[in-house]
Amino acid sequence: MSRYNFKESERTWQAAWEAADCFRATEDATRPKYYVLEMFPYPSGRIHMGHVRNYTLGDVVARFKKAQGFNVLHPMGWDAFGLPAENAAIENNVPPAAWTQENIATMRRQLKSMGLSYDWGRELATCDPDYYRHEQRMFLDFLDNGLVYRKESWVNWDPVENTVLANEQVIDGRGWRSGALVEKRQLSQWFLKITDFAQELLDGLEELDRWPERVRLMQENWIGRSEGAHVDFALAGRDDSLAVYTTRPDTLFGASFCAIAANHPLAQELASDQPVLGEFIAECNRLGTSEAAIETAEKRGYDTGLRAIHPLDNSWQIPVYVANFVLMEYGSGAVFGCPAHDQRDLDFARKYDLKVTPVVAPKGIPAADFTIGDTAYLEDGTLINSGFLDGLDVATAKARVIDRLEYIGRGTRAVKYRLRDWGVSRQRYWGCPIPVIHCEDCGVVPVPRDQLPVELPVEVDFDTPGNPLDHHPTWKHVDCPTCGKPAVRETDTFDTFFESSWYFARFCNTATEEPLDRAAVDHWLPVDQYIGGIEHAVLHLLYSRFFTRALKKCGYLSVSEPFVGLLTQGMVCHQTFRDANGKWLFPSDVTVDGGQARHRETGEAVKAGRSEKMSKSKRNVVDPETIIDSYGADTARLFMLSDSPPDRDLEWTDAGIDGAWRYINRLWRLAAEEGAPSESPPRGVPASLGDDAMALVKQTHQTIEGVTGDLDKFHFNKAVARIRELTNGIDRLVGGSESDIWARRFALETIVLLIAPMTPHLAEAMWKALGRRSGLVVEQAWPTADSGYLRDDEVTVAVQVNGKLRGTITLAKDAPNDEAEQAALSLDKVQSLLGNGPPRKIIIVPNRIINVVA
RNA sequence: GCGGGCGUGGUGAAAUUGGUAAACACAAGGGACUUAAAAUCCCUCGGCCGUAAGGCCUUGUCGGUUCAAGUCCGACCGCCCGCACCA
Repeated sequence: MSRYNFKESERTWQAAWEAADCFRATEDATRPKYYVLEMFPYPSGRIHMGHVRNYTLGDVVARFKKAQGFNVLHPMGWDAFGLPAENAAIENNVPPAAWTQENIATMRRQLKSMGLSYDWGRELATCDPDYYRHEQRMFLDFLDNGLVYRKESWVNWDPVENTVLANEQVIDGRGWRSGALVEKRQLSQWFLKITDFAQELLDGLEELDRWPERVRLMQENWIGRSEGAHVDFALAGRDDSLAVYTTRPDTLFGASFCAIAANHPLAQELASDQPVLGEFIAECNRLGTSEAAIETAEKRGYDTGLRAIHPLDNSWQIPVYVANFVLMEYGSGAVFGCPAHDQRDLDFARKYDLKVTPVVAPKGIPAADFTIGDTAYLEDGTLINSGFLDGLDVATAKARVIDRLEYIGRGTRAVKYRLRDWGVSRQRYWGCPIPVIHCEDCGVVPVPRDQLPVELPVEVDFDTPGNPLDHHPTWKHVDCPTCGKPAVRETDTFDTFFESSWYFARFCNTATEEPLDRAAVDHWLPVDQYIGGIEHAVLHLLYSRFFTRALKKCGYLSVSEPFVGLLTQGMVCHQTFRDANGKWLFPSDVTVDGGQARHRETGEAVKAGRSEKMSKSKRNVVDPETIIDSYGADTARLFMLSDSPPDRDLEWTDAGIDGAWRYINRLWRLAAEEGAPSESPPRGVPASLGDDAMALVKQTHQTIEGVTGDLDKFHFNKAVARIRELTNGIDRLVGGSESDIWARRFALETIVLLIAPMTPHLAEAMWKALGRRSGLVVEQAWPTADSGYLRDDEVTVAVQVNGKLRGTITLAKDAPNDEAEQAALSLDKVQSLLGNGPPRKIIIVPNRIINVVA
């Protein structure tokens, strides 16, 4: 028996699907729609194992849903703008566009070799002017709808990428891609008003019940809603007042100072005639915002000499400090300090010798006995030293004090969010140009819609540092569309997350001249199942949720949530090795014998590290193409699905791939040996089935039931295990009777249908070998279990004595309790353990367990 | 510091959500076929005691609830992730 010829098979069936145009999606009102989407790749060069896993998962879902009768939309495209193209341009002297196109060609070929069920007719690349011209128009619509503004502000500057980063792109004070320490710079930038939707984005999370809990939590934390109050502190000797934000207005009577941020307008003003303060402010700005900088930085303040008047007691004044720990970006950039009930305020008060007055005491402890040491008291309790609030609990005191502040006009209830507006300007070439023109007379002028797209220039110079668009000789020089005088184009481009925030909507109709085809998006959206990496939990997934709402506001579509189902897959990991100097080694350079890893050539002992995410720097990547070339796409796909649940990390092992390959061959042999049925069409269910045959038929129906449930819940590893069990079942049934032969064929044909979403080429090859020429497997309906075979007539019931398993008995299904009890008690083991006494109690869980309590 | 998750054989994991722990695999060991190898097939495979029948123990640790706990509750240990000077 020859081995499964995956090369020929995969080529053949891929061609067959293409010829039959199996995966083209068209709107069809007669079938329920199902939109399955995997996060589209950045065309970095070649696909990696993470892609293989991601797209295998999506393909199984798409093929399964199609078999179940859904009208499936399953598109693929390229997230094609981004910095690596510019780096390649600098290093290899290739234009970013050419580099990107070449990568797309390579990766498209690689994806096609996986046999993925995409509607390639909808392929798009975001760097195509035909794509980005639409987002330029969307931007102008956002402008008209008040969703965009331009602001001079402190931004995160990545000194390696020479560009601005959004807050979401700063991880631990470093650029998300470059890893460089981020600096603060003041620049004029375009912002999208994501904060307008803060509450909606928060509320919307509650309905996303098919999203992983932790992703919703991360977004919730990122949006960071807090409830509190704005409180006005009048300033002694001045007409203006200081607005502070607090979540603890109940502690107002414990206030001993106010503190403002270094960049607070008041601080700036005072610094003009207080040089020492100016120096202090400059020092604060020099301080990084990295985790390390914050950890080590001491809480410092500068007494401005100003005095704030307590809003609830005109005779009470407290000092106003400029403090390095107050952030201008949050709240109003000013706080009041209540040292007794905030650890940071307490540290500050001790340092500058300020008063510490407790105003909340633990319940049941007399006010006089309660003092604050080095630890602030943060819990609930009873208000003390607080006039009209005394005796109340914290929640009531909060409500009461805000009522009073509102009544006397010194404060208001306020809700704050941690979420900041999304800065979308990037000082890069390889992105979508922001369609505005700067005119000395007219200011910022939107590019007229009939002049879109603003296309990127092709000839660019990457030898000069900085933004190539900015120092391009001609590109930016245009006449003002309003007054006609010479003006300059905006040379910033959009953050590349702009493109990925609406591509899922464009897929609904990639041919339309409009940005979106309203009928098509209304038909297909929302995406029923989205699949991708957890690393986008707040970045891409939050931006897309916002963008969808913004598009809705501009009349482009009707849904608010783009993705109703989300599956976040784990990483593909692989063993790492390092030599004595800590240098990473390729696994292929290492041999392991007897638990000791050695260098293949030098024989030097090397250190086997833990399994880590595949990455070039750790030298533990496995190239998917070599795997597909030597084992086939189906083996790679099966391995990706077999052992680990999709949301967990997957450990790559050569042995695991071998195991998948062996199983594929085993299935192939079963089908090839079975061959076409001796009669055509094959006979129906034999009039009577032998016991063994009946057992296999039942197992087959149970497998259909189980696998269907597993795939519905994305338990692919369990589905594979079940199918393997059924394969073992076929091998065990060795009889030659007519009913045995029939049962084996039935089980095998069922396996073909069940495994088809996972190993589609193999399934087609088996289908053909089994003589099923009536069309492709991909066109077959998903099998359904006959409930008549799901019921077992007999069940094995565990018998316990005092909770310990002592034996099992076989009973008729749903046997009456007294019968079950009789059978259990008659076991010798049970009798001997009971001695002569009667059992104290017998617990019977029908069809499952009997526990005799002695 | 705050929030969340996880901990089961040598390994990846499963366990109908409180009801026979370790399904299905991988690795390992033994055997069959073969001149040999590969491929394939069969057997063993959580630990301890025992020739055996069998017995005892076992889901990070300790305690609790229950007829019954991997699953629920409490404390602790360890690992992972997210956020973090957020007022």
